[in-house]
Amino acid sequence: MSQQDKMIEELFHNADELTEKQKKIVAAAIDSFAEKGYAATSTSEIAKKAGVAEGTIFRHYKTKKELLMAIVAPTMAKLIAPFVIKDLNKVLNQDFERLEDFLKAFIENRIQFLKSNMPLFRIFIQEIPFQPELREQFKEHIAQKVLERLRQIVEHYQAKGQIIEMPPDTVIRVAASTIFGYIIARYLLSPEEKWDDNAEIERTIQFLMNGLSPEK
Amino acid sequence: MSQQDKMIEELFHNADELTEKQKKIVAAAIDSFAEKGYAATSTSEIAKKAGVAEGTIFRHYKTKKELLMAIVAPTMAKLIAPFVIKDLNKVLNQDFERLEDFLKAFIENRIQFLKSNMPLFRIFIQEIPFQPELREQFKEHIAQKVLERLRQIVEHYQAKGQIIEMPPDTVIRVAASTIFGYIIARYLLSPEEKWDDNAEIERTIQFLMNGLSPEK
Amino acid sequence: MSQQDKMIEELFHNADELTEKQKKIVAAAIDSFAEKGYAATSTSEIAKKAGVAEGTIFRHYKTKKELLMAIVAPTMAKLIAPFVIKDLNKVLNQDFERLEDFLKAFIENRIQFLKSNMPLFRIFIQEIPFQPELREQFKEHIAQKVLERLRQIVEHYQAKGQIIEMPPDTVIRVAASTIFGYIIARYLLSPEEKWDDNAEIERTIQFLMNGLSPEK
Amino acid sequence: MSQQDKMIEELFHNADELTEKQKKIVAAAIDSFAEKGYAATSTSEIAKKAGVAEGTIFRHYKTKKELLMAIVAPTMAKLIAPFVIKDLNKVLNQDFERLEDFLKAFIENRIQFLKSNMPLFRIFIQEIPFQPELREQFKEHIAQKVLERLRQIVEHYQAKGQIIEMPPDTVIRVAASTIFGYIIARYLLSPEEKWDDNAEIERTIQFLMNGLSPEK
DNA sequence: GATGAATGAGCTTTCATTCAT
DNA sequence: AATGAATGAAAGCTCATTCAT
Repeated sequence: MSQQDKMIEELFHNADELTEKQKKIVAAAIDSFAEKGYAATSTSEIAKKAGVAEGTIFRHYKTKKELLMAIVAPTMAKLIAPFVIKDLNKVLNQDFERLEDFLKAFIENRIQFLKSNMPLFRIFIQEIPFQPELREQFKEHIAQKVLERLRQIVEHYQAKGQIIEMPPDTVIRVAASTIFGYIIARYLLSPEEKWDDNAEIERTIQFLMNGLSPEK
Repeated sequence: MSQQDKMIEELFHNADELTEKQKKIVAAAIDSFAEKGYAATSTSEIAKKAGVAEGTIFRHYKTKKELLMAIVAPTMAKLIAPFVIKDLNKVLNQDFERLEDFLKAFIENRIQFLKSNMPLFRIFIQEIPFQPELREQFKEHIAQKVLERLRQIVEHYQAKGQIIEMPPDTVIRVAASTIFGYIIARYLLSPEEKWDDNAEIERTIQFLMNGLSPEK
Repeated sequence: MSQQDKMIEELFHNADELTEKQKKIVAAAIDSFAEKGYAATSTSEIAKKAGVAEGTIFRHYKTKKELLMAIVAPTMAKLIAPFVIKDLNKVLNQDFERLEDFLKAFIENRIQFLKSNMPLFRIFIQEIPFQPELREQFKEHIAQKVLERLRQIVEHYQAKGQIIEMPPDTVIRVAASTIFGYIIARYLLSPEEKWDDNAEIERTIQFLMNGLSPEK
Repeated sequence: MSQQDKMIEELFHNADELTEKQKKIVAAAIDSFAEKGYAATSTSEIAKKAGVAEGTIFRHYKTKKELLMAIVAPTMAKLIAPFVIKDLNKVLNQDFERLEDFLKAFIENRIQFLKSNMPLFRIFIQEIPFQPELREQFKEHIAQKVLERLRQIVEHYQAKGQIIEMPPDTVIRVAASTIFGYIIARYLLSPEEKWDDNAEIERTIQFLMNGLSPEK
């Protein structure tokens, strides 16, 4: 079982009690949705790929959209998990005195997670423009909780003089752009190219640090 | 006629000789594709919105996909137009001694363009994951010509000591991420929020400059 | 101009006053109807092949079916022309004392005609099952006039003791089957095979003669 | 249940395991294809006549053409069945010393078969000019196997001095023309006329015998 | 007379969903 | 729980025909 399969396993199969068939359906749907998009994937195609009858899909998921949601929602939850731990500030104080250490740890951790869930991440960013429900859920969770947390973090390091004086939302935006820009380039746009991942992440952090550090 | 309509006009109606009906079809298609995605938009819906018979669409565009291509291709061409001007280096030397000036001019120009063609840009980035032909065209034009040019520009400013020593592709990646990150946040994710555009662009450039400048 | 073109010319262009465009339409229609059938041929296809606008077809022929009729009707007329000459019996008495001579002359003449109009003959027998109007016209002309004549001819040779005693309609049926069987095999089923036409017609007549002659 | 329904039953419903709906679809398709031709028959018409939803047709037959093929192929097989029995020559020797007996038995048997499957035979001869696949199948089976067999039979009776010396293919052609000519006249051209079938078949055989017998 | 853009009904086919087994 | 035949609405697309130019 590959690393990715383990993650999918973890996302869908441990927490809930999914039947064997359900797991196959979910795996097949992830595959197809990621490749051709939700709208262009037919339920019969999913059924065939999963090796189940068409009716079986609808026994577990009332509609095709419900299947999409069942796939994307837990990914979103896991993606933002690190932000919702209670004592984040304590962690920051204890473990990450310097912004650079925090960024390094944080970026590497989240890249690891996304790398293992690339098809799911792909579905997420591909479908969010088309699915209002998805957007709603996303805004409710990310925009509310995560942004709030991120602002605190930014202010935390600004207070320490490690981040330039700038509206926190702007800091978050440029930092997020830089990080997601790397992930999208690395895993979606040019996955087949040869990447020196360590060096590339190093440079990305260097750029971020330079961009965010107060000028001397 | 709105600013956006003017740009669509410019992209489709001046250069080519489109009939009145064709213009309506294109406008309706852009509208729907941007909103619900290509796959989820039906040709009957486009016809209705355009006020033409469904058959009329297929008289002008053999297939639905051809309609998509007819819409996206010229946008792509216009988007990369500044990179394919012949004497770009001369322009850089004469007009933009400093990187900051170049970035400012360049970013503002392209943002202006995208702002006026947001639905088209939206279709472009939303459909590129699903349309192999689109990806093909994109790679052929962007990856080949534009990347080549951008590398030259980066090396140009690196030679002048204005950009940090770093692989040009990495520089391009972080810069592009930052710029597109702004555009996506500003016009796609939170268009309804109040933005102080000038200040925000200013800060984005400041971040870019700090991130890319050789450390002192 | 080929032999066949000359015949088509004769059928359509001399008698009537067809414009140049009309001739092209008719030629294109014959081509396509023969190849793919009336129902499976689109008027746009005919227009393209004829090098005229779609509207032009409908200026000359109110409907697609009218075009078919305009093509088939004169062929039918020419096909049965030999039977409607007034003094057929005089001809028979003077020129064809023996049945064999008559058959030979008659078969060769009609084969010649059909050979030169094969696409038209093809359309005729292919479409007659599907076009009630065609069948109507056919019955009215053939079944009425031609059968009448053929019965006279059969009785003529029966009176002379050259055809077996048998209901004339049966004689006509077996003779027509034999002749059309040859034409269909020769020109429609296996046109690309090598045929020794003279010998084959000779044998066909021999078979007919043997089959129809009173036994000795 | 009529005689014809029994035969259709036999062709489609015993051998294969067709669902009830499938049988209805096939019956409706045969009906319409025979009457108006394949190209001029719409699937919605077939669905309505069969009393099923249009989608049901395409669940069983991927395309309209596949439905046509599924209808015609087994008919073709049954039509040529008598020729592919292994010990045909033994049968000829034992049962049909005289050509006339063979012809009588053979013709009556095949006429019986075709009479019971007239709509299918109709579809077959009406569509073979338009369907290349059909023609291909036909040539492969008929032209190869059946012609081979027929040549043997002809040579068999020629060796016995019961058929005139003539190329076997010519004999086959004139005999087939005569037989099919009868069937087409009897059942397709003038089915409503009064026919004395026994006498007519008798005369047809007489004509054939006379035509094919060596002259004395 | 000729054009060809425009039409809208109708075509084949696909689809998400239901339901009897 | 699982199946897969059945559905019928809707999809993309084609067609014969019309009509303003």
